[in-house]
Amino acid sequence: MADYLFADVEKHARKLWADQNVYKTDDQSEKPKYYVLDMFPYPSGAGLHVGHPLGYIASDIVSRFKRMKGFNVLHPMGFDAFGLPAEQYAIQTGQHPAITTEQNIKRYVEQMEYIGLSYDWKREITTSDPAYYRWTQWIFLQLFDSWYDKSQDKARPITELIHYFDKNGNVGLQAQCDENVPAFDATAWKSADEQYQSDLLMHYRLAYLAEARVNWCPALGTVLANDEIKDGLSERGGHPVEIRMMRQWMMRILAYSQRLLDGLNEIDWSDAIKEQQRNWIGRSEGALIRFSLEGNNQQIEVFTTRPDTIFGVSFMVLAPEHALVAEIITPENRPHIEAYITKAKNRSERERMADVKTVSGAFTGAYAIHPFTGDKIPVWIADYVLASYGTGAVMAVPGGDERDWRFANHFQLPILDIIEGSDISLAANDSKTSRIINSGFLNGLEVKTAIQKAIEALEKGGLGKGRIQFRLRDAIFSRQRYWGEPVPIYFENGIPKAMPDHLLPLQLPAVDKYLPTEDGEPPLGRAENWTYNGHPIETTTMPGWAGSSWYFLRYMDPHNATTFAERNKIDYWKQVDLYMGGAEHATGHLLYARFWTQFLFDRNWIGFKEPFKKLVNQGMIQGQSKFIYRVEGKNAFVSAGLKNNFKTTAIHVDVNMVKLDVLDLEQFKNWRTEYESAEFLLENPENGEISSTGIFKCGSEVEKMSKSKWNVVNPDDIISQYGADTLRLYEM
RNA sequence: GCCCAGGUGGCGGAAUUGGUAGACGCGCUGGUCUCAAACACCUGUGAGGUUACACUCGUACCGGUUCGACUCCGGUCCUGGGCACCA
Repeated sequence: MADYLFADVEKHARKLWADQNVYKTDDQSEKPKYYVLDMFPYPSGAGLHVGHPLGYIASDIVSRFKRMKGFNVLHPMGFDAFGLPAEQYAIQTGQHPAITTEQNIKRYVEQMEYIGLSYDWKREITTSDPAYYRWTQWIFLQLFDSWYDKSQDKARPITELIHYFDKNGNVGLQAQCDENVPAFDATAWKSADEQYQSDLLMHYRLAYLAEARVNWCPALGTVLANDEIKDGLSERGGHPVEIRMMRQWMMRILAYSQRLLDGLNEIDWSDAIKEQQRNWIGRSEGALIRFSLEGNNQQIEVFTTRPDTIFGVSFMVLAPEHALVAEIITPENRPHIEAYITKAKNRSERERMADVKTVSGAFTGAYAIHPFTGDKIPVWIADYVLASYGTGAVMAVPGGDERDWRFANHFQLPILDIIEGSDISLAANDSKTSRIINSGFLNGLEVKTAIQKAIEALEKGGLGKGRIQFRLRDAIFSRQRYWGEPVPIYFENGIPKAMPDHLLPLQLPAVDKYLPTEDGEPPLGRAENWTYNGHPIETTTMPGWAGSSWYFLRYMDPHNATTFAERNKIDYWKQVDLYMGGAEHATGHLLYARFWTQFLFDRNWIGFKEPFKKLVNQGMIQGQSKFIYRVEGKNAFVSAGLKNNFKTTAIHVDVNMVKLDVLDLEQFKNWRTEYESAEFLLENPENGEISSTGIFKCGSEVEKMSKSKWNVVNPDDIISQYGADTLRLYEM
């Protein structure tokens, strides 16, 4: 019997498919349509590993099946090409990230072709291609040109808001906007200068400028991702990092929080992913309550889900960053408060949330007044209160909240007993089924009714109001980076304005270095003539998620130069029927893409609200890792059968150096310089005893396949040894 | 720390309104065929135990509910994902 010469057969098939363009998809057809999409990859320098094709092969099988069943199948592929790794490489080597990216993409396409994936390559897109990001910039400008009308529950053009201001100011306006927007009438609006009008509009735009907290590294002169920070120091260079406020472009995604929640009920995604999005959006019902301050006409506003426990408030806590802190500290408390703020300032939110063991805080010296009892309530600051959630201040009810209880216990603040059946000397009681006691007009009520009663009383007394609060925050959109879409905004006398459409794409300029400028401007600050009509152009770029929030639309009409995609093509292909990709995108990409889709629907650019009808998460591939055992404190290794005789540390070794558990010692010694001089204790394979003529065995364990575990299998190797079908079948 | 998911043979994985745990496949064992192997086919394959049966144990761990628990409840551990500038 003759061998199956897979290499020849596959080569022939690839040529045939390419020459005859067999996977080319038409935008018109008598057949019903089916849109199968993979989450497009970031083209990293390492190439595809066997984890990538897991989803691609699955979706490819579905595509082929649907074609055979008589569907017109759209099954495209492209590249999410903007990103940090290419920029880092550019910083190190000076090579333009576009070049690296292009090389990596070439390799990816080749690898995908070898796997035999049936993409319509005529539709390939790359987010870093100016012909593509021209439309990412255009969408940004649509967002800049929009505000959110809560009464109609949709985004509308900013001209219509201006029209409203001309008539009424912002009186009676129901719009999603920043906190603390001043009230103004039509006259005030019309008499305001351009600068002030621009500032007012900024409070309403869906893409807007605001101050936001960022990780600033003074030594590198740049903003860092949490990912680039290890143990409070920059990964590059190990420099200290601090939190700093910076003016950033933001996205008013909060306007869509309720719709993003509701939309989940209409799509076929796993409950796990939906749950993650729900928790991320984090809707909670409760009340905003204002506490007056003693000897100060300012008020502290707090959000609480438990207004029924208001009689249990024995102190208040502000986030160290809270704007009122500076105003209310009494002179004698200033030194230790300032010391505390300095300490808290440089802890990340993650650290602050994770650290529940240590209780810390400081007394401001100020007192608030209880809205119902008139009691004096001490005001503290503590870093367990986060500035970014709610109002950045809480009313502390140690009898009903665990963290408040620990705080009160630690600082010996009073703990009031307001929930029936509690032992407040031992713990807080957060039961939601008990009755309220020692609470004036709320006495004897169950939690649910007490909450309603409390809100009624607050509203009646003008002390507060019922409120739905979301944990979701508006998204920071600016990146202090080079390798991203330039934000198409210029500043005329400091007033941000949209670049005219005919000048899009606003292309990335050449720079001498991919680093921030000396005075801490982003890399685009290095570009010569980064101006429009003599006005400076925005120097931040867009985040990675910008290009990936709408790419599924571009595949429908990838070469259109006059619009992001022709409406009749969008109406034909509609939503993605099957979306395949990793679950790690649950609260990032998948949420942002839903947000932009809802927005494009509102402005009537597309005819549907949800981008991805059905989502399947492909899971991950595991690999068998190999270990060698290093004797502790020595540059010596022992064969696996001997490790119990020594105190050893297991170290990952590249699986490619191991055959049938036996390590290739020569290869290993050449792997890293420190291993050249290492000692190796061999074992006799017959009896497992030490033997100078024996072999060196490795241990093994099944783990996630990852570069850091040295257990990665390259698909190219599998294909050249066994053929594409073997890889495909094995992965399935 | 918080949120989400998961933990079942050597491996991938079946089985849940609570009713024979390990379907199916891979691998491995033995056999048939062959000079021999590969292929193919047949057989066995959770662990202990037995000549063989019996029997005992067994779904991460501890406990509970139940006539009966992989499944339900309480607690614990571990792994993976996310925690807002990685993609």
